Amino acid sequence: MNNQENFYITTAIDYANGSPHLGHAYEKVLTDVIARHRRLTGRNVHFLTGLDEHGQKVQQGAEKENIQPQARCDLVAAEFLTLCRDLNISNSDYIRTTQTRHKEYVCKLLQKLFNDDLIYKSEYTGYYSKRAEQFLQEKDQIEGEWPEIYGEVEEITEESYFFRLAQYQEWLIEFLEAHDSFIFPRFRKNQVLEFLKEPLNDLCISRPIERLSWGIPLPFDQKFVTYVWFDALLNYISAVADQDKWPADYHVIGKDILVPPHAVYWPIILKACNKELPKHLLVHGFWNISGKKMSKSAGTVVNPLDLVQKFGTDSFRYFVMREMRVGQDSDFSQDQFFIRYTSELANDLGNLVSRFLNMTSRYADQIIPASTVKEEAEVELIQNWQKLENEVFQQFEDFQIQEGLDQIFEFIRSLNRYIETRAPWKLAKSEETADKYRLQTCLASIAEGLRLCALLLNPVMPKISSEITKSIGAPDNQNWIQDAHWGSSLEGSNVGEKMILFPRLEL
RNA sequence: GCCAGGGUAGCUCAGUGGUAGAGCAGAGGACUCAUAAGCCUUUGGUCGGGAGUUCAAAUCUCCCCCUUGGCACCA
Repeated sequence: MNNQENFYITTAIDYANGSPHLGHAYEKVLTDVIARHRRLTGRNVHFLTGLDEHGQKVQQGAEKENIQPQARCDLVAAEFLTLCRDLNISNSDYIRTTQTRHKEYVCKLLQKLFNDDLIYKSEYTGYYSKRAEQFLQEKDQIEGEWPEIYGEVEEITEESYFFRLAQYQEWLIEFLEAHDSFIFPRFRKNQVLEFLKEPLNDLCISRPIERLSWGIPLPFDQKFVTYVWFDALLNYISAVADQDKWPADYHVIGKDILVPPHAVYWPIILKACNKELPKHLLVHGFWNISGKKMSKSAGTVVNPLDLVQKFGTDSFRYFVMREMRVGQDSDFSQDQFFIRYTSELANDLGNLVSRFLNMTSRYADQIIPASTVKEEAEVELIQNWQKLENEVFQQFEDFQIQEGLDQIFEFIRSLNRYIETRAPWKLAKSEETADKYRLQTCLASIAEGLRLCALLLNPVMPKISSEITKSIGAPDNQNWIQDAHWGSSLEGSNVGEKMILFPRLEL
């Protein structure tokens, strides 16, 4: 396929202060599913994820453990890379903000903005807590008092560098109003516009080096390092600085970092640099754990890798995609995971594959026969497929992955019903020639149905998809546009040995 | 307080004007190729509350209640 359409998608980069949890895992899987889907539809995908390694918390964490910040980041990076591997994430690149390519790009850009007078030096006055080593906000006060944890709080003034954010406010409002699809889901646009009703201040982008050394020094003033905004956000473009990839098609982010960073700071930074804006922000919701907000203090942080280990990568990927509507919050519970695993994966899909392999072995010498009959049962089955074919493609394009999976499993159930209607075990006992053809057609139809299911499930369950594909003797490099149509390409294929895709497990 | 999301069967949710739906869970049944799986039948809801518009409202309008999240230099 010549002239492939490029598709550049990113996750947010994770902060190197803490271990991966369900939220990280979900975002990676969601982005991966989209990336894999776009590849299956023939697009040239570039998929970026990475790690945000600078900042005060990383510095403090390293001091506490008495190691170098970089060493600590290396440990965290290893953890996140393990997560990616265990979740079968197909990222094309992994950026770390301590990499030279990133730091150089950040410096180049800061210098340019400084030269253009879009960054200037001024003074910042605020309430500073020595104990917390940070400026506090009015809202940190409780009944007009600073809480005890902050210790002594004093008002201080210090020099800082500022980015001229405010002058772009009107431009941004107009942009957002004119580009309804910039933020998905659309309702989140209101939240941004609401934020922009208040006048923006210019953005403080530096910290004095004596207070924060673990960062990228300002190229025009080495006594300061730049702060998160001009560091972390730029990863999206620094990673592809030497490639023809920008702008990104989608930044996949959590709802917590939409306003202000991704919907306000980032577009304005790009505008100020004369760069194109990303085409869309895809904003996902949060997971609650058994009805409770996820938090370390409540002990509700689920380590997704525990479930991955026990139930398999694809089961986990399936669950998070099936359970959460993209953009909404959802609840995660072991019970619900177990129910979906058993009922949908093991009983509906796994058992279907199992009974198909068994019957093909028993009634057709492990070779997929020809489909020669087209009676009511077959007509109905193919109609079910065609309904699916028309809808699922668009659902995946529109991030309605939950609905798409729902439809695919409805089709899987219809395959199970088709088997009951045909009852191959009865046909096999019949002496009639017509029944012999019905039996052959039945096996061929199930195989074809499985091929199509495997293809559609590939973005969500790549390993399982590949196993099914292999066991029915279909090629492993199918394309969603060209090959997702009912046909007879499997006739004569050799079928694999019996297998259990999703073993029955105890919770 | 302001803004936004949500409030529909025990659970998770679909359903934007025309006789209330799906999956799971529960109950019953026939079958046996299969991971005691699958298939068929079935119980179950005054659609958060109230008022209004309409021949007709879960669906439109208004008011109220509950819930979740956001509200600027926090990463």
